[in-house]
Amino acid sequence: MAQISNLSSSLEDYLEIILQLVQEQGEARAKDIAQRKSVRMASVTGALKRLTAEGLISYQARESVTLTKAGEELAGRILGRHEFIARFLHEILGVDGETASRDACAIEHVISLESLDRLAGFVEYLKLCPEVDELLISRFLSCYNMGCKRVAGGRGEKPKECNSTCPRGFHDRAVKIFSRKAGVIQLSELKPGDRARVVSVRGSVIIRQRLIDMGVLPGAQLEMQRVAPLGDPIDIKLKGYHLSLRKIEAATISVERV
Amino acid sequence: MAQISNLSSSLEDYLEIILQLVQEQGEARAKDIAQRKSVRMASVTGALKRLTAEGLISYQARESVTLTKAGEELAGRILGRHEFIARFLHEILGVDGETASRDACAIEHVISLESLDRLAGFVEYLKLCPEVDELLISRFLSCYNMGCKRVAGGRGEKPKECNSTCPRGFHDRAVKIFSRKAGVIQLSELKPGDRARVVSVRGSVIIRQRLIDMGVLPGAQLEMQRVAPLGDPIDIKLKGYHLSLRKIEAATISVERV
DNA sequence: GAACTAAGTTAGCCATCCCTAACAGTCTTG
DNA sequence: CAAGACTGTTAGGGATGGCTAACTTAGTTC
Ligand SMILES: [Mn+2]
Ligand SMILES: [Mn+2]
Ligand SMILES: [Mn+2]
Ligand SMILES: [Mn+2]
Repeated sequence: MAQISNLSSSLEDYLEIILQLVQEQGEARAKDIAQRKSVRMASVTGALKRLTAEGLISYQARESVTLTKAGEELAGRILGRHEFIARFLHEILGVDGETASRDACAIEHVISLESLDRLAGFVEYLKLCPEVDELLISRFLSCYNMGCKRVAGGRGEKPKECNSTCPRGFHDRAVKIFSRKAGVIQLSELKPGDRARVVSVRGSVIIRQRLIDMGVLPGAQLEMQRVAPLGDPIDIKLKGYHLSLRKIEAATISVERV
Repeated sequence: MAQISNLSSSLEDYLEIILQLVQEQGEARAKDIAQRKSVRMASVTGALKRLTAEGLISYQARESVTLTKAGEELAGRILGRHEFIARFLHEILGVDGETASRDACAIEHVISLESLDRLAGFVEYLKLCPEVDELLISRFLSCYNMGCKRVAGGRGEKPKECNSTCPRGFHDRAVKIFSRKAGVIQLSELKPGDRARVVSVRGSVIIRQRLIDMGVLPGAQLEMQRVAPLGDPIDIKLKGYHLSLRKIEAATISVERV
């Protein structure tokens, strides 16, 4: 049961593919549907029966599929969502086109309309905002990709020179925090004397705000000072200051040894 | 099979919940897991067996669950993703906290790490960009919500006065394009003389670029002039100009009668 | 028109993941 | 310590959505 229709994600995808095929080729054949969805034809037959039962398509065995009025309406909406999400990922964030489309085709079934509307509004706002000139996106992309290369280039390597438009400090912050597979540990795992860089700060807004106020931001360097016997409190040194964190706070901080 | 682990979304959620419970209460009991996931206890038992088989948790019948090293690592990553997505939706886009968390808990399983990294980078960039002052987000939210009220207020109602920070034209564009349930039709469905507003332009980048160059943008008002017998070409009037669209182009345009 | 081929269907299998109902431990309490 | 309450497990069933294998239908070729 996807967020919007009362169909499963799988059936929504079938419907979407049918609309695409009708638009592109005038008709949708079982074989082409199977190919696009990377499933066997036997699976398509089953799906077409379920869609027929829902009144979204009209088809008779061995004939090509057509969308009913309701099916066309729904398929168009799903496709619209898909295309907006893919465009956001590709054109704004610079995600590779194929990955963007794959992600979009998964997200489209689960994101709420509220989030989607707000995302659309945000994109629109950035484009229209007088303080954000139209080059923002391309400058972000060039800056991000520079950072990408640096991270991808290996550990010991020197960072590439960044172009002049990168905001000060951008590359010092942990930009690629999710794809970092290994080496990310909990703050509490550090031993006295260990130096590390903050990767992410999780937890409730209250805890996070307090930590951020103290300077515990992604990218910040710190040194473990002392861990009390039961892990509470934990003393760290950050930007020359000594901080004492409670166990519950420390548990929300992921770090990476430097 | 979620994008990152080789677990199903459901099992990733179980793991995430277990980590949360361990962090909050020191241990994870089957009953609490069932409650958080809104499933019956029998379902939990099954899930715990599968997670044990994957080596992610260690548990014996009727005892409380603990995470293995590998399980803790993975659960932490899933939770990190969840929290970042929820924070983006809530704190940047202004989505209601509960909706944001629900969306995040679905998106977290399907979004690629590439997209997530780039999203994190984009958020970071906006915060650090010298031309985008720190009030951008709050100004977007106040502006968007103003638009919200206007749209939600009903059709015939006068728009609320917008605060002075809204970019010129923001409210004229179709901001809430996804939650609009009814009344959105294809351009080709209009009859000569009908006036409509563009809701979205889909289709390939090439077609979209051409249409955008001609001024066919979301929010633009147009009037249908003439539809040739076979639907090709379609003549419309837009901002005083006459445009002739091919059928394939017109098919990518969704409009709303005004 | 028979033989072949490609497209599509049916039947039967399996995995996942939920459910209810019944049963089995464990804890509390009179 | 026995009864009852609570927690958790097992057994069995249903929906979904894949798969393979075998069959049917329809179109093409000789
Ligand atoms: Mn999809
Ligand atoms: Mn899609
Ligand atoms: Mn989830
Ligand atoms: Mn989650």
